[in-house]
Amino acid sequence: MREYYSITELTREFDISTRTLRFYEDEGLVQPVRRGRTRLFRPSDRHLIRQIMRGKRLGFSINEIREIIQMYRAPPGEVGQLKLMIKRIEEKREDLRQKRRDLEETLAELDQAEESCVERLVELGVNT
Amino acid sequence: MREYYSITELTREFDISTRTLRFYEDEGLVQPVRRGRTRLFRPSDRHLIRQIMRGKRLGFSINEIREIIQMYRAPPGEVGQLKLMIKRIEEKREDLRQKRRDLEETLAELDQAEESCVERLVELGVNT
DNA sequence: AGTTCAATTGACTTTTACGTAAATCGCGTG
DNA sequence: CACGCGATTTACGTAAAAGTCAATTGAACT
Repeated sequence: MREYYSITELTREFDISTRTLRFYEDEGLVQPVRRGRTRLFRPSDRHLIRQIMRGKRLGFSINEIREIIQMYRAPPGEVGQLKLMIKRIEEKREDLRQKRRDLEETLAELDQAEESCVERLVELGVNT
Repeated sequence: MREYYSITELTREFDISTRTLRFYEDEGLVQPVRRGRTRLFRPSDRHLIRQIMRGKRLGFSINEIREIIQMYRAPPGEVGQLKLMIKRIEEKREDLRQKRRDLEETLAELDQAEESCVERLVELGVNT
């Protein structure tokens, strides 16, 4: 496991810009350490970026992604906080389950659409 | 099956604003008929709105949603067009499959996070 | 006819998530 | 040391997707 990654290494790996990574730092999503003014990203930052990209692909906003990331962190020490966090996690899970239903429905409709196209091709006597 | 829905009926049903529905009309996503200047939405428009909301929840942009909606429509008559459409559909499906992978991974991590919280509660001797 | 209440239109504003440009900094090489 | 080159900072810009506001306009009761 490498100790540090430069900003451009990560922009290449995740196909994002330096502006984007600095923006995520401003937003508190990652906290690279500094050598002088230069940012050094640790493996944990890299993992966070991976989670951020996942969240983005799922259509979550930066704020929602921030919330989700906080859930992955070490659980709080106080009982009330713990129960609150469990509730939040359950909410996000319900959110994701809704997305999953949406996804399956959309996939099913696309399947149907493709079938119609293939049928039409067959009607036209095209060798599929 | 009802013949027409008013704009406010639909804003209530889908919890969106009239501005939003008019915006979708400007964008060509729905085409309600008019009685004078008043918009009358048909069941097909209602179904389209349902698909739009699904697309939005999945994080698709308006343009992407437009593309997807066009795929649901009657397949084109020309062979080249048909093959192109099948290719597009396959691309969207791949997109959705990626989203599904992201979704499952995120759900798995949330499961883990919740487990940590519950464990911590048990450590603290809380009756779950 | 008067009033009320939803609907329309158009203009302007807002929020999110970055993009872009300009100036500066720091460091390794010839 | 001059130079190049990547990284940083600061500030302004922008596209998408609506939200908001104001001025009308029907439509429908009474």
